[in-house]
Amino acid sequence: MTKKDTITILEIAKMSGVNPSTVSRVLNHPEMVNEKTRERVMSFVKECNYQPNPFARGLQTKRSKIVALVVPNFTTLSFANLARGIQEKLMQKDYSMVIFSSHEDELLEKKICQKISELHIDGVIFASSMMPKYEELSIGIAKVFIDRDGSKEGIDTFILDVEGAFDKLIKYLVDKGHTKIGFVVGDKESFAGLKKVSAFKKAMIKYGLIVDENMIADAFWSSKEGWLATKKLLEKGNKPTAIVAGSDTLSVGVIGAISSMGLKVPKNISVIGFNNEPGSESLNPPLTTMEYDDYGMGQEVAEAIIDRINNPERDNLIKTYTMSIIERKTVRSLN
Amino acid sequence: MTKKDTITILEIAKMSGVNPSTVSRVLNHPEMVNEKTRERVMSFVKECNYQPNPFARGLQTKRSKIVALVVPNFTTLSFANLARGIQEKLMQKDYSMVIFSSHEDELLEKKICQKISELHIDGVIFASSMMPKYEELSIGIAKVFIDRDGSKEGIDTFILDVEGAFDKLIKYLVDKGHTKIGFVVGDKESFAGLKKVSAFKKAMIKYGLIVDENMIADAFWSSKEGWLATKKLLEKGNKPTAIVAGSDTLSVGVIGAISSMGLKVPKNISVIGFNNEPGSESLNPPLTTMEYDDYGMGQEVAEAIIDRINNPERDNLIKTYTMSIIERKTVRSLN
DNA sequence: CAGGGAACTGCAAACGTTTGCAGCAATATA
DNA sequence: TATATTGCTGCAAACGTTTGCAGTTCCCTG
Repeated sequence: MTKKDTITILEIAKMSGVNPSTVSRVLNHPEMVNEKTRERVMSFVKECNYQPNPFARGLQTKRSKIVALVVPNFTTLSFANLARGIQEKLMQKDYSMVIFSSHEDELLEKKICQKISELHIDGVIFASSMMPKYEELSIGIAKVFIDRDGSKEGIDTFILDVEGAFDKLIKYLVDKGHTKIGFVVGDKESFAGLKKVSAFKKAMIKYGLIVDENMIADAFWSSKEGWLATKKLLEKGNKPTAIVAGSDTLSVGVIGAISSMGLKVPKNISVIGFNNEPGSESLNPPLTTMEYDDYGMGQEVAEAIIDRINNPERDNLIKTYTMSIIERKTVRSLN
Repeated sequence: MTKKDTITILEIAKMSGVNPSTVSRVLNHPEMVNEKTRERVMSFVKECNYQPNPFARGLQTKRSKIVALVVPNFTTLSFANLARGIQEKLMQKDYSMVIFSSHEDELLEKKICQKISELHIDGVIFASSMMPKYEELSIGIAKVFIDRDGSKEGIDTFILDVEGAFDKLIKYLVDKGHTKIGFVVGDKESFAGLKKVSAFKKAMIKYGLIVDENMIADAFWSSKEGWLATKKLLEKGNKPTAIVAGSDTLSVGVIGAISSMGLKVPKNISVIGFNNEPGSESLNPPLTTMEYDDYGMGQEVAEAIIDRINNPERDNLIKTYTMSIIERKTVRSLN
């Protein structure tokens, strides 16, 4: 039993004494076939551990049961969590996931799209992609955007409410008496960077604070860059009472830089992070930061793409995820 | 032109005035076909942007040009880097990668293996997998092991030389005059954890130091755990002059714990990390640690699996990667 | 000049499914 | 009782490739 030799639908049909088409129907449209036949066929299917050949099946159905995920990189923690959420949900729904990293490089993204269409993949999830158009993609393919608005094109869109997050965050600082607030952001030119800067400014203005460009430092996304940028920011003679970091990873550098200048967090300068990466709770002092559930988002995104694959004409949905503050020890009240 | 409609080998054949089989040969065995015909056919292939249908192709060749990567999780940085290296090399060689996270869960791993064989995937890369057997896998499938020895079974094996790393590391500390060395390791029960503990002990003994079980603290893999474990370790009354952490992430917690007890790194206690994660250079003080090139390893692993797919009978290869010390500021000389 | 390769190409079967159509029995309807 | 309907199943075409075999042309050799 359980022969690992390639056992086909034909053999199952012979064993069960029915036509291959009936076996196929048992597997794909069980309601079409008589209960007794169905059970008999299924018993052989199970006994032989029969697995339909995906090539033959795909050739007919033009479906691969594979979904592609395109992220800017694998190493940013929130993308890794996202990927995990997506992969697990897909697996659960009997889909598989191929993953591509675009490095925010348009040329590479094009190549990826081409590959995706070559592979006859059923759906694509683009996370924080910058590309304007996807002509390389096969026309009908299901798409979902994360952190980029595709609603005008009828594409499902999942957005992290960065504006709302900065609103909460600035309000929180203002309530604690802070007015001179610096911002250390990752790569200003990147999609994510631009969004954060604009959200930061908007919130500052809303709460009546003045936006000083000198207090916004560009740092790409590593801790080291965060350190350097913070140092520069402080050396310019700015005297912020609080610094917002574009990510928790950056915060590590921010705190390091502050300490290295003989100042203390939060005694002299308060710091607030973004994204609540694991480990942030164990920094010294533990980092106050903003969080959302990227894993859960991944799960919902996966559901959306499968739904879209099976129902291409449905209305596109748009969902935003809100972030909330995790209060720890890096923000001091000035009141 | 560039019609996105499904254009088949048949149409290309018609345009070029040859038989479909010739077109197929142009694509797969160009040396078999006359140069002039080849060029003519190719010109149409390009003009129409013809892409062979992977289902039809797979049905014939029984090859999917897809490789699976199974890792314990996506979020550990070294796995993310590994995945990146693998994915990029595969893409370059016209393969794609599906990825699965096993959570070091045997049941899940079984399901993954089953999925892999269902999908008719050409090869699998197992990273730090604990599973003893893979009966669920189709028999002939190409395999590569990372951090687990498969040489007896004729499987390509890529191993990180943890023993060598701990040897270097302990020697380095001993040379600086340290004799009382603590170790904060991630989950002792895990494959990676066990390996590190044994390597640590072996090196300690080699350099004539006594191994005190009280100085080996279990911590899973987060910074927070590292913090707690270190605190416990120090509260037991141990007085290590140096602490080795099982990963840089753990180091963050280790340093935090030391600082929170009013001690200073490296003045009172030296700390050395493992894996050189980005950001480690920006800690305060910058972390001395061990590194290796996980991205490069990924590239080589990908090459190995492709090679193995195309040449199943070749001798299995076994390669070890050595780690080296990155000296920064967390280790003090006692001499 | 006959015979034997070599170089190239066409023919057709095969890969393992899915699905529209048709057939057939059993049941419901007129 | 004749006819329509329903429920189930078989038949065979189709999906788009690859490849063994055989055929054709052309050149080389004896």
